[in-house]
Amino acid sequence: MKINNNYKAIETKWYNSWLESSSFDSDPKSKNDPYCIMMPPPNVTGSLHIGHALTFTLQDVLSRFYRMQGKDVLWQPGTDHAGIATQMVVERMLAKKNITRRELGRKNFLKKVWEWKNLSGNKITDQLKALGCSPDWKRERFTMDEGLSKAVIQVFVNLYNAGLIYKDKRLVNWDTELRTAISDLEVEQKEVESNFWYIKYPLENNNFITIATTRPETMLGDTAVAVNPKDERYKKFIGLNVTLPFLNKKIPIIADEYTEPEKGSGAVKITPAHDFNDFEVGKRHNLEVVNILNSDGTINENGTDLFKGLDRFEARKKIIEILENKKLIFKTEKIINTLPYGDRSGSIIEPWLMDQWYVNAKVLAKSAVDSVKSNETSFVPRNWEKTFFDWMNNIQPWCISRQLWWGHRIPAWYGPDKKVFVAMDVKEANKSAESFYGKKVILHQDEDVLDTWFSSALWPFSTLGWPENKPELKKYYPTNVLVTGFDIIFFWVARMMMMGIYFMNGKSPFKEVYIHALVRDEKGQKMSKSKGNVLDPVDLINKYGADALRFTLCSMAAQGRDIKLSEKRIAGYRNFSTKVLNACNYLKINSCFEIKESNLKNIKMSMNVWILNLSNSLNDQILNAIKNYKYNEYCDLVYHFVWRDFCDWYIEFMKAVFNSKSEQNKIETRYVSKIIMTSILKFLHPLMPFVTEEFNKNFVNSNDMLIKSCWPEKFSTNKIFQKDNVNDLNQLEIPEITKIISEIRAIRVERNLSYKNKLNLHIKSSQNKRIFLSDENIQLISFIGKVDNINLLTQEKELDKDLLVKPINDFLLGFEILASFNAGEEKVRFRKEMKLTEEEIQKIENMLSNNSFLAKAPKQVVDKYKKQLNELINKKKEIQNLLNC
RNA sequence: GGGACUAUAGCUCAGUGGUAGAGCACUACGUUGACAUCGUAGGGGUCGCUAGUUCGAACCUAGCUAGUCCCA
Repeated sequence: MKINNNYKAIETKWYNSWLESSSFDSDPKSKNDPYCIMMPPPNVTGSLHIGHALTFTLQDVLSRFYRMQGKDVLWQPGTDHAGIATQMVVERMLAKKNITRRELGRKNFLKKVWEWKNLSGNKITDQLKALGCSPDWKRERFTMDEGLSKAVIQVFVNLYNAGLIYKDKRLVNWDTELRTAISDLEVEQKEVESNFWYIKYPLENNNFITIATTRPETMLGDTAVAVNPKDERYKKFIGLNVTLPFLNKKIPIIADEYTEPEKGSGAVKITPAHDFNDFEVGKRHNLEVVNILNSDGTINENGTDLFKGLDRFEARKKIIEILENKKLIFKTEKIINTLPYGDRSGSIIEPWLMDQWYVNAKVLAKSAVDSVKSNETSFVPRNWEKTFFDWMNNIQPWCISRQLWWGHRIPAWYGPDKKVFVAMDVKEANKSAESFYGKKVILHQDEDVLDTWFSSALWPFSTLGWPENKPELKKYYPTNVLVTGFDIIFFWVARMMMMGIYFMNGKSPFKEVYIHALVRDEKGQKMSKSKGNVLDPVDLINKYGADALRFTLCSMAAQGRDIKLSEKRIAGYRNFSTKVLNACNYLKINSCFEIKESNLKNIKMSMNVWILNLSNSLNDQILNAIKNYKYNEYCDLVYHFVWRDFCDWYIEFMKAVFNSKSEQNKIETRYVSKIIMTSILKFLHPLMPFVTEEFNKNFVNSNDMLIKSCWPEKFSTNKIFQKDNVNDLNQLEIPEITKIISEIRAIRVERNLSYKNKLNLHIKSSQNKRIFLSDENIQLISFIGKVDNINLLTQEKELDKDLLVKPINDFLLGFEILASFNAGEEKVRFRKEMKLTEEEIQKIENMLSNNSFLAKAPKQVVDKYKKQLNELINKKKEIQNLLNC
């Protein structure tokens, strides 16, 4: 069976089987405990990037794991309508045909958007399928769906009636390119090189006061100049007027603490309509507010005929030119300045004064903070709580109106006198209006739509049917965990919590919020198209298979650290699935999968007990890792068990058994290997769903799919691996066997002895105990080490002098090798070994001679060192003997 | 300016009080019937620096240095 060039076929086949068997479906009627994850809905215009691949893999691992644990899993999928992004996509399409949306009109434009959505809006969900994600597609939702839209309107109306949504005239972040307001969170602050112009404003007495600014064009809207009241330089100017160049308008010099004397000239122009700080200053001093911009960023009629109609940056150029000619520029400095950019358009954001709708976030934030403080919702890792609290405690009113067409239109209607009627629909609005005015009037609906995040914030309950009271709402809310990157704690997590708590009777939407890492490139830089360091998950899936990508992402998802992804790691984990394939293949060749039944209570061989116990402890450790979202630990555990314990040792042991004569041992080993292998496939299934499903079908010959199978039970055997505590016996078990075999291999490499040369081996206890080895374990050593004879020496008998000796901690190995060896060289080796041993003895003796250590350290630690010291002293004695020979 | 995180082998990272670990890379050897996408055996680290707490510190505390990110 070849899988490497065949991933696509295997993946498509199994994905379809899972879908056909309804394996992803949740069942609100089932009696099983619910386990619910709300998928953060990706942007409908989006395509899968590596960060998505990580976050959705992590969610899928949880979904598949808890499904196997017998939970009724709902992983709720869907996409959001991405107001600005989607509108931009469709507008760009129209632009190719030279059509603008305004020409088309609102109704026809929206028709085009829906057409686009139905045709191209499932790209990212298709990619999630390629990744192997198993959400309940039958419940897939879109934020513009009828049900979800109804929830949005209901929430708006309720919050409006409660006074938590209101209309206000404030400065907004205005995107002049998209011609809409955006929220604080959609503004990116970027450092750029700018000019700092020192401009002289003429005073009445032929004097000047110099102000410094990076945005000279805003002087057209200046209504004051401010200085710090403590600034001695300017005290005498306070109360005087300056004349604004161009406008010939007199504006006052005021004193305000906001002005920093050290910054610039110490005097600052105040433009209340175009700067957030200036707006506050203006309010304090009752200044006039003059708007100088049109919605597209050109200067309006307040900018005089000289500048009217010019773009703000051209106006800036022209202003500087004229001022320079008039010798009103005192000087120009180059500085690094932070400018606001729209995260969608990339254009510089202008603060602009206008009416918008706001949510009183401060009130809603309080209960969200409380739910985290009381541990109703906890962040994993915990340190994100602080970020969350900081933001929530300083939260600003949330501007929710957008000057777009694509989105949920605000359910507010205006009467002839601009009186607002907020209602569920136009009928209801008309009714209120009629009773208000005492007659029928014509109402106009608000032209704006709501922020996309407003509808996303309702996702945890709107997708479950709210405002209708559906059984799934009762069953799955509050959900178990939200998995996401830290970058949307504010955008989304906080807002879902505020809305969820308000509308769901005070219950926070999730019990845990797992914040995972960001994916960066192998050098630790953010992936971006301009840097050309983007790893496209779809390419990676095609090249290495979805399972390898998934396993890699999980293995690197340690908490509190970014993921630096390199393609080499993915290749490495692809090799891992090949390793599993080959192990299966070995079992198949030896008819292990044909064994039908056996009684585990009768397992006798120590190698089988050993591997069963390891598997049990692995099971415990995996459970613990997943419970704590330690995905990397989960991966390491399975990887180590499969490769190191099972393939490197157990399968090698199997070869010895199949080479032996005991039929009973062969049957037992076949059986145990089969159940271990099936457990391995199950342990691996959440991480590597496709190949494990394929192996399960092809090798285990199971008709049941892993996705629907139960997580492995722990095996109970009547023989728990431990050394017999018989005092005069030093019974060597599997851990010692592996040590002995490794030594034999080392000797062969060191002495250049090929496996064609057989060895004879003598083993002697260095304590006064008899070495005991069961026949089956002797067989393991002799088969794997290619040893002819193993001679167990009683304590009285010394090793022959012509043996090559290796001291292990509490026993000696003596190799009878045919090739001769140089006794002098051996002594050098023993001296080296002696030195190391003595150093270790010294260390431990130092500790044990420290009275405070003996008094204060826990008993088992002290005992451990005492035992070790004993062993080392024995070892030292033996080496001394060898040196004396 | 406020906050968070990080510093451990050449590289990428695990490791929350008891003698430093993994994968990759490197070196030597090797196709013995699961596997060369492999095996066996090796080399390689003053755990960023300084002080403190402790019988004992990579781990806890403080400071310092260097870097990353978020917010203003």
